[in-house]
Amino acid sequence: MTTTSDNPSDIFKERLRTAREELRKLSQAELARETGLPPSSVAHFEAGTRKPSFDNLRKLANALNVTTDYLLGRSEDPAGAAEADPIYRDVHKLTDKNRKMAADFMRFLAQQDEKERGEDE
Amino acid sequence: MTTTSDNPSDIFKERLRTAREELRKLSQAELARETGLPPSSVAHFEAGTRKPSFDNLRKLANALNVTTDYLLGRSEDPAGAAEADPIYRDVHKLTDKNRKMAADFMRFLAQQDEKERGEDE
DNA sequence: CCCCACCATGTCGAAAGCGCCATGACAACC
DNA sequence: GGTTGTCATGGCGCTTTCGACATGGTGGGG
Repeated sequence: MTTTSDNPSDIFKERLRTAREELRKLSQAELARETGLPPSSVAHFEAGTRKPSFDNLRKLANALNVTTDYLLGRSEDPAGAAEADPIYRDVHKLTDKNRKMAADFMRFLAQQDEKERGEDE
Repeated sequence: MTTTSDNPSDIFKERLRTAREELRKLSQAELARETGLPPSSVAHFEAGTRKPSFDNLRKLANALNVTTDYLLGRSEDPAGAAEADPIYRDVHKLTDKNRKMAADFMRFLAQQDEKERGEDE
């Protein structure tokens, strides 16, 4: 019985594989490179022989650009809003520092736009 | 430096305490009871001396009724359908032109990161 | 045939989380 | 004074994940 999954660990390994293959179309080695994890760790996660630690869960979610809630099976939605838009394509590759820099840059641009709209129009 | 927090573990302990006190108004012991964890574990999490495992992170998020992304600092929204990241917050305000510029900027940063490849995340 | 990319599996020592339990600080209130 | 609630801290033995590395299997291309 039980089709595919019923406990969180099983859900996780399926979600991880789905996200890697179907969403991001990566090999395990590629995902490993983007997360900075050894490839064997990715394999262990998908095999269900290990569950990721706090830090590694974050790395996986960042690299795959999905919510941790999706990976944990707490949400059906892979990603909040993101994804289809090309602007999100490289986000997952950024370090935290550069991620903040990009966020600041976009906030700056957003303010510029707002200002122009105000003066001009 | 930097005000309060910049690494994920620091964010987590602050989010956890905030969620427990302000959102759910629970004592550590009450939260412990609802999660089935020993009270000392909750104390350790908020002190930052331990980081929760896969399973315990889920229990905390369930008991507090928040997203794991919020606890991990990947989303500002406690209950949010999750805009995954602060980095996404201003995107929708951008004009098409600036949106492209932001995308280019992020691609540039991503290439830089890839080249350096010493840090993670 | 031999490689090579991809993945599965396991072993190793080190590190970290686990639950449990004890102790102590500190404030509030009887 | 004493008691009670709340939280911090740290030791204990156990379990799990960690990264690193080795091995083996499978499938496709030269």
